[in-house]
Order: sequence, then C-alpha cells, then structure tokens
Amino acid sequence: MTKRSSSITIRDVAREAGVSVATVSRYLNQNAPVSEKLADRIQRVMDELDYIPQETARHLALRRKNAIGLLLTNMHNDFFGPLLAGIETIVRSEGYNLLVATCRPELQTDSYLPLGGHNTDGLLVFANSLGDEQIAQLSERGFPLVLIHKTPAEGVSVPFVTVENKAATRKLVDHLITAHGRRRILLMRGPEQQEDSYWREVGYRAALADHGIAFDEALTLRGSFEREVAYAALKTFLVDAQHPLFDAVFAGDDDAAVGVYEALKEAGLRIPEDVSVVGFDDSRMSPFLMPPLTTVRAPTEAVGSSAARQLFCLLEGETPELETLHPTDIVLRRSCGCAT
Amino acid sequence: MTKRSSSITIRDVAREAGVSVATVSRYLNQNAPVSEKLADRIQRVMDELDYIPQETARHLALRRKNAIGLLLTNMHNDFFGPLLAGIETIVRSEGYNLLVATCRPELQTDSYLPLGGHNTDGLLVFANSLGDEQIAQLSERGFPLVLIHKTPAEGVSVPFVTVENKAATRKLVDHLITAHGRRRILLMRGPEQQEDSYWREVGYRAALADHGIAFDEALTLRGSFEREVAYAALKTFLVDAQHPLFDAVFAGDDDAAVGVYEALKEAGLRIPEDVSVVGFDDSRMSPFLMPPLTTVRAPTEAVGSSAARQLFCLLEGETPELETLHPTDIVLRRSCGCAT
DNA sequence: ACCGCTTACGTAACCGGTTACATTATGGCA
DNA sequence: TGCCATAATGTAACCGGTTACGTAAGCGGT
Repeated sequence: MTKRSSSITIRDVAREAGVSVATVSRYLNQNAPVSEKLADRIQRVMDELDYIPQETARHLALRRKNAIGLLLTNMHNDFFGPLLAGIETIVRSEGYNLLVATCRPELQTDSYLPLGGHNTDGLLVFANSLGDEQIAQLSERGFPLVLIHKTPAEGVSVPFVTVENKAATRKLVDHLITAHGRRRILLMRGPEQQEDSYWREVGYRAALADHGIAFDEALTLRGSFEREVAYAALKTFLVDAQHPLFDAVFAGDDDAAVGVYEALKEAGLRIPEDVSVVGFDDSRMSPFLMPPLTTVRAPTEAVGSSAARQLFCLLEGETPELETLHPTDIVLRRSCGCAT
Repeated sequence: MTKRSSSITIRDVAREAGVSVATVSRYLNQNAPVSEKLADRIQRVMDELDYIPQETARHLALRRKNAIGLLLTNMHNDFFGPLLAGIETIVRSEGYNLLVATCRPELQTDSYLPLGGHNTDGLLVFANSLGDEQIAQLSERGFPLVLIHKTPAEGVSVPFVTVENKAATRKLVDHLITAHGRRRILLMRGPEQQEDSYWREVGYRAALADHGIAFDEALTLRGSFEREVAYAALKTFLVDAQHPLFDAVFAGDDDAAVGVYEALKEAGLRIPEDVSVVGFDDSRMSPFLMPPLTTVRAPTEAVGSSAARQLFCLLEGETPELETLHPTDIVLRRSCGCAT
C-alpha cells in the first residue's frame, strides 16, 4: 500500500510468487501457456503488490512505442475537433496512445521534430505541418506515415487521405453565379502553399471560366483558413477606397467565413443581400451562424478515422490504400442568397 | 544512408568516434564537460551515421516518460480546441510530449486507464473523465495530477483549476429576469454529477430565489453540454402538450445552446422575441450565431495553460497553486433580448 | 524399457540509453 | 621533486521488461 508502485518490478512479482520472470511475463502477455496453478499465484501476488508493468521497459525490449503521433499546424480551428475525434476512436480501439503536437516547418530553424521515430511508431501529418523534404526523409527511412489533406510530392509514395476540393468549390461558385447572379466574387485564399488552398482556387477559377468571367487578382485576399486573419484581410481591403466592388466572397473555409461575416457586418454590408458569403467544411456551427452558412460538406471525422486506419495498415504490414479521397458536396443555406 | 536509423545506437557512435559511450552521452546531454576535440569528432560521427537517440531507452534509464497526458470526456465540443491549445503551448515549451485520450469511468467496466503512470509522468484530468476513487488512488500513489473543471473530493489534495460558475450564472439569470422580465426560465442541465453543472444550477437557483421565483423541477432538462443531447431533450419537451410554458432557456453551455436554437426554430419559436436563450463559455462562434448568443465568458485557453503550468510545478518539485479559479463575466448579445 | 515429442518453466542475454565509480592526465604549490 | 586537487574520460552496472535457448517432466508407441 505505502510502497511506491514505481519500484515494483516483474522480478519482485516473480520472487514473491516463486516463479521466474519469464513465467510472469508469459502470463502477462498470454503468449505462452502457463499452468493454472502458477497463473493464480502470479495474479494474486500482482494484486497484492499493486504491480503495474512499466510500459517504457516494454517498449525498449520490443522496440516499439505503442503510440502514434498527430502533427497539426495549429489548434485554433473548429475543424480539428472532429478530426481528432475520428483519429482517437481508431487509435484507442487499436490499443495505441495518441500524441498530439503542433508544428510549422516554416517557423522553425532547426530540424528538430516534436514527433517522430524517437517517440512514436507512426505519424499522421496534417497538411503543411511538415515540409515535403521532411516527409520524404521520414518516408525514405521507412517510417510509417500518412498524410492528411495533403498529397505527397512527386516520387515519394506515402498514403494520403483528403477531400475532394476542386469540384465542390467549382459547383459552389457556379451556384453563386447561376442562382444568385454574382459576378465579382472575392477569393479568400487559404494558407500559402497549402493544397486545399490550391485546389479550391482551381475550382474557383474553373467556375469563373465556365461563365466567361475573367479572373481578377485584385479580388484576391489571403484568409489562411483562420477567422482572425480573414477578418483583418477583409477589413483592410474594405477601408481601401480604391478597391473594386464585389458581390460575393468565397471564404476558403468556414472559420474564415466567420471572419468575413464580422468584417462585412462592421462595414454595414448585409449578408446575403449586399454580398453572398460561402465557406468550406460545414463545421458544426455553420448551420447556426447568422445567416446560416452555405458551404461544402466535408466528412472531417471520417477523414481522421480513415487516415488512422491507413496508418495501422502500415504498422501491421498490410498494404494500405495509397489514396483516399472523401467526396464532398455543397450544402445551400442562407448566406449565399438562398431562402432558408 | 540506406542504413535503418533504428539500428544505430550510442555504442556505434562511440566506436566510430573512438570514445566511450559515456562521453557520447555526456556530450548529448551537455551535463558534463567534454573536450572540444572529442565533441567535434562525436558530432561529425553522429551526422554521418544519422544517429537519433532512442527516447524509450532514455526513459527507462531516467525513469521518466517525458510526457504528460490529458484525459477528456469527449472531443465533440468546441470547448476543447482552446483548452488543448492552451495546454499544448506550455507542454511544448517544457519540451514534453502530450498524450490525449478520452475516458468515461461510468462507461467502462475494467479499471484500465488509457493514460497513467505507465505511460506519462503526470496527468491533466478534465471534469469527470476520472471518478473520485480513481483520482484518490492515483493521488495516494504520489502520481502528479491536476484537475480541470473539477475540485478534488474531501480529503484528497490535488491542485485544480476551474472557472467561476455560480456567480456568473446567477448574474446572467438575474439579467434575464431584471432586464427582460423573464420568469419561467428553463434550466438545461449539464452532465450528471458534473461540477460545472452543479454550480451553474446553484447560480440559477440563487437568481430565482433573489427574485422570489420558485424553482420548478418541471422546467428542468438534461442537456449534457452537448448540442445533440440538448436538441433532443428540448424537442421531446416541446412536443409534450402538457409542458408548462417558458420564456427563456439557460442552456448550460454554448454547445447545448446551439441545440436549443435548433429545437426552438423548428418549433417556430423566435429568439429572443418568444424565448431568450443564454449559454456559457463564450466559445469562438457564439458571437456569430443567429442571433448572437448572450453567454458567460470563460477563459478556456487560460484554464488549459494554467493547469499545465501547475502540473509542471508538481513535476519539478515546486509547490503549485492548489486552487486556481479563473474569473468569468457575462457578455450580453442579442439572444437574451438585448439589442445588438 | 527405451525413444522421441510435447509441454511448462527457468536462465541469462538483450533492448539502448545513463551514471556511479575508477582511472588517467594535468597543473599548482610547498 | 613530490604530492594533491581537479578535470576529462572509460568501465560496467543498471533501468524493467522480453525471449532464445536449455532442461526436466510427462506421455504414447513399439
């Protein structure tokens, strides 16, 4: 009772039970037969001593950490809740631990990674939390990796799971044009060099092209998929007297859309009467925003869980899906101009 | 290059550099002087061999895991984003890893904990992710623990950090009564046995008492701080023809408030004209809901970071604050009836 | 009675680091 | 010149598990 549990080892148990450490270990792992008589005795002694196997020792002996890591770019987006939930479910069901860290390669000088082979058996890498070179390096060393919302660079073969960006965005922008007669649609870009950003822009441009509308760089802002950034960007855009007029905003994602809402409201512009606003993700709150946000439904929790599943395929030597693309579709609410 | 990095040990480095493992270790940890000549040689060899120290071996030798754990009840609430962000910042700055898991003692039979002394050096325990007995047990063993949004049971001395619940709730409900003339205020309770639930109810009752309004059990629902649960509860409440009329809802938290919004709208009830709605937390989206949600501002990210800080106090042998109570205050928006 | 095979268990090496202690080299001082 | 304090390095035990290998007992078949 008063004994520090940390000091009780498998040898203590073995001694008290009058057996060898091997037998105790075998009993613990159930990986070799142990007679019932000894099993009982061992169990009794373990209870008595409050024995808890030290995982670290186990890890060292087995050369695995029983943990997988999740690298995120930040945590200030409601997008990450569902993602984490999806991942955690799978990870737990496999009996693994989940390490979480944020990381932005462009912000740090040294090559130190918070998560990697030194503390995990495999990594889930979200978007740009790692650079292409870092991914290639890990992959070359045979370290199990799966990418989330990012495709690997040319030549590196790493499973990835993401969502369909382009078609849905195109459809959404097309809706703005076709259904609501919008023609000057502001593009709120996502983070630089980010893949979702890229494909959403491609979809946006395609929709414009479909209707013979010229792409206008002046109608372009950097929203970074972050509410505050989007807010600030649009705010400065609006104070600039020279700015071209616009009648709609594709916000990049739902979080940025909220920043857009904020800036528009402060400028006295009504949504959707004066300007339509649309997002991407269909985060939990978007149906309840004022007005309800027209957006693209992305199955974020499913993305998380299938990414985790692919990683476990790798860990268990099965061959994973190299590419998992979750479908998306637009959901029309009031912010684009549709009736409730 | 083609060598598996996993097979390179400190002994390899030592041999190649013509020094002892002790010297390499000392150079790595900078905890004892190493001559410049050898240091250079060691560094060169490490670069050449792509040597990465195996953390698990280190953990075993040092008898610490260099990781802290966070136990959550679930991840489907926007509340957890800021909480995690606050924690992660501190954890990273201390050079530790962060393990995250969900856990509900009432839902599981065995006493197995996903996080504990076997894989972490200390634990952040959110609300009811652990039962009182489990907390007491861990605490007795001297395992570093800090509670979040929960106070320890009588007699167990564990640091905790939470927010002021009662006074703010009382003030908010008082506002409904005084400023908006509401008298039949529905109470959407939080999770059973949960402390925030309890104190918010106490605040609610106190406000009623202040105005001589009798507490009415019939005006009471279980919302569990979850949107879906709150929605379902209110939904069935509303179809029941016998139900007493009400003119306001204290939703328990912002997430539940959204569920309340949903159910009310479907019932054709206008917010705030027909019924006022108020929440708790001031989550990121609440200013942007339709209508903007009157609520209580709780510094969730600060709660996370100060909890983590207390835990590191424990780990480093300093004496932590036993009790950290973050102040809260009401923020008035339109859902209660106030003008924008 | 003897052989071979299976089953239950013990011994000791091993995983890859840290570190107490021993050892050697160096410099200051009487 | 001899002696001691000090600094730099090496040796080997240790952290707490797992497991290859060896051994003894039990059992069936001829």
